Amino acid sequence: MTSDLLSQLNDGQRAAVEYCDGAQLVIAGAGSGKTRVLTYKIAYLLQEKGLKPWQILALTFTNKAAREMKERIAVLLNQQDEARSLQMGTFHSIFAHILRVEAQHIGFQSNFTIYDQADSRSLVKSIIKELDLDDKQYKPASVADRISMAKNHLVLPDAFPQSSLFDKKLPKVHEVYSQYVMRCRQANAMDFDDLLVNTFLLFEQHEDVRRKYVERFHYVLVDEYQDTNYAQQRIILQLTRERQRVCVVGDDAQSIYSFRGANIDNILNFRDAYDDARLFKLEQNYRSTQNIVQAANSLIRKNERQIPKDVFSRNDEGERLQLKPAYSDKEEAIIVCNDIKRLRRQEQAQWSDFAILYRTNAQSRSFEEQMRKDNIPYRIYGGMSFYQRKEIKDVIAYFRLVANPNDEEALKRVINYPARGIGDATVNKIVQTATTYGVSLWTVITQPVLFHLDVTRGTAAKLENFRQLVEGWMGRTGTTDAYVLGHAIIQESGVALDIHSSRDPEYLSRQENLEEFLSGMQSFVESRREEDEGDHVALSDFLQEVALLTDLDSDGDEDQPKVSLMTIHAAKGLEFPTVFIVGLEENIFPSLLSTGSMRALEEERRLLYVAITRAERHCIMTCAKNRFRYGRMEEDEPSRFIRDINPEFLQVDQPRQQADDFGQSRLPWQQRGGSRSSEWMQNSRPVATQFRADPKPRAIPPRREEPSVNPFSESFERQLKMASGGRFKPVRQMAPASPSSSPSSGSSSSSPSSSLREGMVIEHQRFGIGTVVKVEGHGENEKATVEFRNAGTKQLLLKFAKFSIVR
DNA sequence: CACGTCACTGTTTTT
DNA sequence: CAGTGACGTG
Repeated sequence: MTSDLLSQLNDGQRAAVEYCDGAQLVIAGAGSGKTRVLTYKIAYLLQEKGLKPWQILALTFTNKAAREMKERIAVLLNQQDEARSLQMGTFHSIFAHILRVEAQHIGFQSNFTIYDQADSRSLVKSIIKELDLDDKQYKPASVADRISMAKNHLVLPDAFPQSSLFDKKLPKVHEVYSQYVMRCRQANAMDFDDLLVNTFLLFEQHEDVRRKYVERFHYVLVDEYQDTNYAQQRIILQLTRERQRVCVVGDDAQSIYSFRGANIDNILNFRDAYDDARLFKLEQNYRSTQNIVQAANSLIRKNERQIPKDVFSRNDEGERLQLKPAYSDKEEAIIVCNDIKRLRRQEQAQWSDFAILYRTNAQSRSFEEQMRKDNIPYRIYGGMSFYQRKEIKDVIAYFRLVANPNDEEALKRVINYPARGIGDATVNKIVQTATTYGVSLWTVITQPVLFHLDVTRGTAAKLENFRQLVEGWMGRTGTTDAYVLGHAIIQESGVALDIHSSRDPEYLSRQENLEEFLSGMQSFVESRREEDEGDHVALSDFLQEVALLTDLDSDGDEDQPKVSLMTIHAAKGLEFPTVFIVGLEENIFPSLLSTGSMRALEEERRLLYVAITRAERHCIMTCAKNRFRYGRMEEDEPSRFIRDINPEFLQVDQPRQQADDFGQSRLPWQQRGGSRSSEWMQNSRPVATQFRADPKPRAIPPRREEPSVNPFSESFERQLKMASGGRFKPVRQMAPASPSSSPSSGSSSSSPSSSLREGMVIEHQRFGIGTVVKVEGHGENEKATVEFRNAGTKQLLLKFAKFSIVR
């Protein structure tokens, strides 16, 4: 069996798999079988070296990579269970798990919340406001990024002023950072970076805990090592410095995550960290044609900092890379779609054999539109992921609050959604009080008198109502499973009512998303229950799964082939027979922000290298001369990187002549026609002429959404299916929650003081005719919910509203 | 307090 | 062209 395993590898790969006696750095060129080495090595460790699956820790960059590797190992070993008990996952998910177990050692509770980037930014933003700093100078996003960077380098607040990240012009960042850390702690929350920092601190400050994990993990493997940051590198060292049984695999030429703190030095200096580290190189590319490999090599050679290597291919020579200049972003999409259709016919390919890769998510739009027109099935990865949508985030925030009431960001998100009369002023007072006393917002809400919370009696009552609402759910977590409780929360919070209050398309899609979310939740509960036999699946179990899921983790669609659209970052590790790299223009690729420094520019170049090396047979690049951006048409120059590719491997197409649209007036960039590539390709100044994007708007019949190509409808269930180990049952369709089905408990019992009652029809000055569906509150605060015929559902404060009763 | 309107502004990549 | 924040109105 084992000899069988090894015989499927080439010499370099086999050497890398067989060496198990010390630290090992495998430099794996693009397409050289990196994943193959990792999977075979793990199989080898299990079979030949007698390691138990739980003794092997394998860290990957994405959940998807981990999942695929597990599947491949299961196939290799013909053993499902062994593969399943491997400790394999992303740094973040593995460490989050360890931190839940060991939370008490570092002063957290094991039910801590994981703040996503939006939560972090929002917290930073409110701290900046509270410190009365100018948010033009202290931009929340960039301050948050700086704090993140500090954490990635294990620079704690105390050391921050002495670090190179400290900017004298922005001295207060230090204070924001300190505040931020304190607030997270009070909220019993960790952001993504804290999962690393706190793991490091846990091991650093608790030798016994570190020992425990060193004992457990006999062998540590790390994928995509070029994209690890300092914190990750140090944790790996903490776990491996005694045994030195560590294998890291990566390619410095594919390091593209420096904005996230990834440090190419980790890979360049690996041999300094371990005494006797051995270097292995994999240089034969099995993925791509010779032309693609050589074009990519010629590009990356322009970078200075790199480990020398000679990647080669013995596949067909293949065709040259192609560059197809387009007149506009619209035409760019047309060119790509036509090529997809053409190649699919010519090579009898599947839709899923094509990928469109771009630098920024925003670029997906023009392709989306064109593919709808052309009826090409597609799927967009990344971008706005399912649970970043407002309606999903709101619901998750309720769940988070129930699982961990100290969660500040969750509390702030839902305390007044749906509106319950607790406005910004009140929330600010709570925050201020909480900060003064160094407690969580929730603590203040539970004991407002103790903390001298200065609010009116009316507001105090509203807060008390809210507290009871949340505590009611908290009391049920132990006995009610996640799905039932989740459903109850959505009803009783009033979210269901709000979401079903209108019929306009936006609300309709929210309803659909929420239903999908719920049914995904139900399948999660069912599949979990199967595994853990009868034990009830708590809300927190569900949350822990959801917190670290990404849209990118959902697998490609097996039932229906589709063209993939994604950023180059998201495409890392993937391969496609045909790859389109679009938007090869200055200020897009390379991005405007990276043209300043050499380092940043080299990273952009590596990014293009990654993009090109995703292609197996065809690599087609496009650039547009005019691009619709910031609401207007702008002119773009072709990317400088085009000149970095050896012309021997590159074919530049003539810009396409659009006869019927432009037949008379020649385009400025085609003035000289001829055989050369166009004028602007030779970097001379284009003639400034006004053009419209689409001078003759083609008559296109208005199109309804194609349900068959809705890129989002499947995402969530798929993710949960993946998360629950791929075993999950089809669920019965949830009946949509009806607004009338659940009176929200308690609050509606008060008798209104005016003459307005449910069921009455009124005519409002602005909104017109409508039916009163609910009346609540007294006197000043009395308000009515009215369903207007033409204006949707509105809340009216009766003190102000101008209306008359019709009947 | 909630909601609508209007002006402004800023642009990368993601666990 | 979004998505956000300031402001006025009911």
